[in-house]
Amino acid sequence: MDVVKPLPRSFYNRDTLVVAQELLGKLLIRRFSEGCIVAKIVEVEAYRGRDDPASHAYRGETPRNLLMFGKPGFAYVYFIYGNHYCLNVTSDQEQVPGAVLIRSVEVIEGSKLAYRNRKAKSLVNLSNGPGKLTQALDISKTHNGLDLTKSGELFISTSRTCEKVETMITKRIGIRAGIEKPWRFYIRNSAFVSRQ
DNA sequence: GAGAAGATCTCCT
DNA sequence: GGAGATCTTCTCA
Repeated sequence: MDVVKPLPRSFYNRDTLVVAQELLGKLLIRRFSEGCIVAKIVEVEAYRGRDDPASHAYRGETPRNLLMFGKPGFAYVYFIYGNHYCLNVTSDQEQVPGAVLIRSVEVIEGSKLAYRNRKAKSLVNLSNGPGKLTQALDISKTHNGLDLTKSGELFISTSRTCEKVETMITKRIGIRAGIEKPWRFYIRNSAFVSRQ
């Protein structure tokens, strides 16, 4: 696992829609003292700024969404519905709000650790949803603002398999505004996608 | 300071 | 398929 390097800042410093699509198939690495969990990103959604009424950044800068306006390549974690955390990655250049919501992942290594964090009936059920994957990977508010270009306890790396992913593009899920924008991307035929 | 809404999940019917 | 859980954040007075 030592050969795995985080994606550079330049990867995130692009249009949010491009970053979102290219994150598919990449590996999310979560390190613990006992070992690490490696999970493939299979489903994401893009959120932008002024042109996106579903985005937290739509109404302008607030203490909560400050990270979306800052440098790309940082974790933006927020609490929702009184129960769940959602993991986002900030994107686009500084002062241009943008973030990619990671909706579901496929745990490839370290499933024992993931099951310890989250009791689930199957591997699919372990991480096929925004709230589920943050539970399985033990991601919470403490990771808000974490630099994902540093090789720390949480970062994203390129896939070692270099497999080609077939991307499906659909409308986003679970939102009321901006539903017409086709900014949800997932890997075709993946059983780990929250909704086909 | 109060009220309302929310990028979800699980349980129950 | 529907509703409850539960709490942070924002808006408005």
